[in-house]
Amino acid sequence: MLQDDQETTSENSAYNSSVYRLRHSTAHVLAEAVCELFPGTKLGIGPPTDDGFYYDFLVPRAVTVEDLQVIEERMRSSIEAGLAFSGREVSREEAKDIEKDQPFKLEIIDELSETETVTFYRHGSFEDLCRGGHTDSTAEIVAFKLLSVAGAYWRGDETRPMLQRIYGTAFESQDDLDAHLIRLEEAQKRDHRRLGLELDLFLMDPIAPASPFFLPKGTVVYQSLVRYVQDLYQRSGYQEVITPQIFDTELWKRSGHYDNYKDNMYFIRHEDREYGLKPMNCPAHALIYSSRLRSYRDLPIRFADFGRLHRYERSGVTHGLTRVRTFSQDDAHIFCTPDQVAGEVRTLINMYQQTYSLFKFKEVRIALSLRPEKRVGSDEIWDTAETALRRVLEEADLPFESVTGEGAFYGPKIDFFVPDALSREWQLGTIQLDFSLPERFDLEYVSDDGLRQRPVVLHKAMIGSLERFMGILIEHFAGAFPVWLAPVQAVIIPIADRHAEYAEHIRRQLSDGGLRVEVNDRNERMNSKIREAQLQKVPYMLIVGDREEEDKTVSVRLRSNEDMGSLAVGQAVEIIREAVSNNS
RNA sequence: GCCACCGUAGCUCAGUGGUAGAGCAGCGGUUUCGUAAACCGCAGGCCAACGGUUCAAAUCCGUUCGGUGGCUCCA
Repeated sequence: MLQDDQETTSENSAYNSSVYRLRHSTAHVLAEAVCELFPGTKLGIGPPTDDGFYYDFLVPRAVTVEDLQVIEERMRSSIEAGLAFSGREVSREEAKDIEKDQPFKLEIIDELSETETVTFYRHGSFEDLCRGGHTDSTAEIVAFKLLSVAGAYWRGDETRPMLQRIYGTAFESQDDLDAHLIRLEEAQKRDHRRLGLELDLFLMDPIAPASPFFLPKGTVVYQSLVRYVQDLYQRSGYQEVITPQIFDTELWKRSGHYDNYKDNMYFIRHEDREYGLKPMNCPAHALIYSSRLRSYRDLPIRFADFGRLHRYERSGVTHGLTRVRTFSQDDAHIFCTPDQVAGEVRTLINMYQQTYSLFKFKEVRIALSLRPEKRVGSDEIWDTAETALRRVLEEADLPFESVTGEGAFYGPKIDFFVPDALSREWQLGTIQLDFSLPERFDLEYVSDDGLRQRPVVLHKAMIGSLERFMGILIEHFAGAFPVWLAPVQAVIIPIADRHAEYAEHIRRQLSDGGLRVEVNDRNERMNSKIREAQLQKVPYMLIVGDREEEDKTVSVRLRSNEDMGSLAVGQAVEIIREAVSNNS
């Protein structure tokens, strides 16, 4: 049931490092400034984060971006004053008295365990309930910047009040801060939404919110990814199937989606019948499985499906290609005997690892998610399943972390995470065991002793949503796709009109060689055409002028600015084809 | 969904109560050029939509739609 596979996660910070204390201290100075500039402010929490800090406030009026400068100035005066940080321990009653006008702080005090001491930290006249971890003095804050304001629910809970969160960052030197700000700018330049527009890959239109239109060039990349996966399927015993988009609601009641996933589904009412647009493929595959009697000799049966899925995502959470309302996955369901699970999982892990390294993702993190409190199936089944998954991971000698309670209600799973160019982490692959689906659809096979047995189902998605994977790839490669994925693999640049015929001759040779090639015969100077090709990140530029025509060569320039000089046409074709077949 | 902000030409943006602007892209010419932007000209907008305030609205107010940054980092 591949739920919530579009979530991101992030790492926790090293807790008591000097930069942590610096940021924590800066957060206190921020709180001081806000309290002074906005009398009546109620304080939330203000922790440091991986690359900065924030503080949550309930303020009498909304804080705007313009306010940030004013707040920064007020903060600077505290910093220039060089105020010392000092802590003190108080009794619980005293703490409550100090914070009597601060409802969020009172809540925190009430939730502190009896064994913990209550401490306050002060700099100048500002004192805050705080566990501690500060610089000696505000003077140590030499480089900070407030970045943005945002809404944030108290304790991340939608039913609690919405606070104003001010994000900022601080570093131990101005150079470090500047470097960080430049990094943020660089990251913006490789934002897939921006590159998608610049490289003509896809577009969004308000008429279909959160639903991408893939343009011809984006479609080339998309289909290349599909073909890559299909090639793996072909070699690994998968059978691709095509299943309906719309099913009577009855199916979703049977699969459990109606009870558990209704809010994320689209429904259509037609001629007194209610239909649901599929958010997942599994029920359809279960129907195919159960359409005939299956023998243990048939297993494992692996059904793959690139079917288009629709999931309603709340308006505030959609984002470019990475969180959309319609997408397709490299989704497959493996129906097998309990004994076959380990072998299947082992094969999948190999396939995943091979693929992630092909796309040059380093540092793949693997998580084994174990039984949650609410679950189906006996403890015995869970023991067996969890042990099987763990053993496979251990035998493969892969580092992984076990997370208790994070498994799906229908079975444990292995998830694969990769960091993108902004070191945000994305879940790509997942391998999920499912005890529930076979029950709900009463799936069976005839075993070697002639008895009817229940198969186990594995949900497989290696790159997950193709839409999101493309978004990640665009940012990962900053739009400079490997040659095998590049929408245009080579562009031919005739220097003057008289070279057009020769250029066309070359184009045909590359096309015949199976390459995606264009001739730039616009009435522009060569320099301009090179610039266009560079900006479009075309891997190979083949420049042809008098000299090349004379010698039957092409002059090859790479998008890395490297000049390969003149090559015979056949030689150039071979070099490019070589790059394609190497998946480079 | 919630909070803040934003929506002006294909793109990036200026214009904050008084006749809609620029650069790039596009189109038409000229130019025929050797490794990241030739030159001249032309065209292009119901200022997201709807409603209101005003003599007058891109500009002020409201609603709707869309987008951006956030909403797990626990005193």
